Amino acid sequence: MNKKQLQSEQTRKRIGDAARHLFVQKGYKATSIEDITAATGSSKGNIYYHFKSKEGLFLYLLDEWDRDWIAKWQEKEHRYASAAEKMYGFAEQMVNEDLNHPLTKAADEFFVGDDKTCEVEDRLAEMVANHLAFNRALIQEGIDSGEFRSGDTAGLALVLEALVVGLSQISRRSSTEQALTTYRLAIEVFLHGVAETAAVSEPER
Amino acid sequence: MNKKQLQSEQTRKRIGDAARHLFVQKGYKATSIEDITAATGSSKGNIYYHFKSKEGLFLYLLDEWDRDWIAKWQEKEHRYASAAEKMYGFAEQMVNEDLNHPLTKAADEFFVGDDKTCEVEDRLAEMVANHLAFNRALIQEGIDSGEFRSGDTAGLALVLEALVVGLSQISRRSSTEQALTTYRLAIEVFLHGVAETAAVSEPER
DNA sequence: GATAATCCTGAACTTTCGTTCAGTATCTTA
DNA sequence: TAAGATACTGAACGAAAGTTCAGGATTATC
Repeated sequence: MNKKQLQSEQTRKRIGDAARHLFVQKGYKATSIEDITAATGSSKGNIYYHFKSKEGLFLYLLDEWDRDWIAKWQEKEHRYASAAEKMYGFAEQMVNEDLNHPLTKAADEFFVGDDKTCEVEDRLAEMVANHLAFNRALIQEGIDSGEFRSGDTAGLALVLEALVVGLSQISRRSSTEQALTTYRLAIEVFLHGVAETAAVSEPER
Repeated sequence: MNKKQLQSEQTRKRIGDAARHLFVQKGYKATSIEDITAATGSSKGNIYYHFKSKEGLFLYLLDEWDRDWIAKWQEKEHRYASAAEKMYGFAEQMVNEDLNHPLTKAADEFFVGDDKTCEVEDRLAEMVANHLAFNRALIQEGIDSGEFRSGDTAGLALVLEALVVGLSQISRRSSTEQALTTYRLAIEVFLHGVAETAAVSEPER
């Protein structure tokens, strides 16, 4: 790889990382291009050299983030023995990955905005669908294995989604440790809430 | 009351209602003054005749909303026999009142924004504190009455808050009936999750 | 080493949006 | 009914933010 190519890739990554962090922290609209330049040291023009537009940058991040997330998850999914354990693993990964599943605050705001392209709209709809399908699969697995009471799987997937979205929102201003504690407690409550028997196995710390 | 005064009050209410709805729907920044004029028929100038600024309008709505909410709640709180029933009532009121407790998406976004006044900052901090105290009291009541397992009350209050915030976020694009169903299911899961015994009373429909 | 390609800068342009204000219409009051 | 108060309009202003571009710096290619 060229020195140029390497440099290009590095700045691209530098901009991406800073932008993602800011988008998560402040939301889409509230994050300005100048905020990103301030966080990277790059100039405005440089951002537009590497990315088509602010919207393009956001979309790129969403794609990348989603792919990374899924990859990381699939890598360790098989290590969990039960659906309950998976949920704790799920929570842990969320806390470690920028306190979020892809598509939370910024994405939601982006979703409601009226200036989005068709391409963006389709991509977001697809991600939401994938997201809910992921939750459904996780819950269905628990039901099939007898860990969870059988019931409204789709509804429970929505509830889990709400919990995740809400947790990421209120944890935005707290430390990683604090967030992890709250996430664990939340999963604990959720598991008790859907458990087949009163007793649910606690996580190994 | 004068015809002028009546008219003034009506417009003020008309603007307030439209603005609150838009703020809930789109968030604070994404809602422009022109959006509000479009939704009310009033002119830009008229909004500034009745309200000091966009920030002032938002703050006014927050105050009003909070007061109304508390009043409505206190009015029917005594009708609920158990903590569990209170939670279902809580959910119902949230769905009916613009699908939200005061201080959700727009307020959260407002909270993170960097251009806020000290007055606003204080007011918001106060509301957040009240909000969590409300949750804590509700949960503590359940523990005291033996409905809920005793445990980390403050932590559970955070989890409940996350659930509420998340529910309002994902329900923003769904119908009232759909939202109510999801809210009820969520409360059901939460109640099972914190219940002392495996069996938790279902709500009367 | 010269030329071309790539990476990057920062000032300037454009659009959007909050805000103001001079002026008009409607109502109250005396 | 005349004068003043109140409610409202919409064009204009200014600040902020997204975007573009001419040109400079660095690296690759020959």
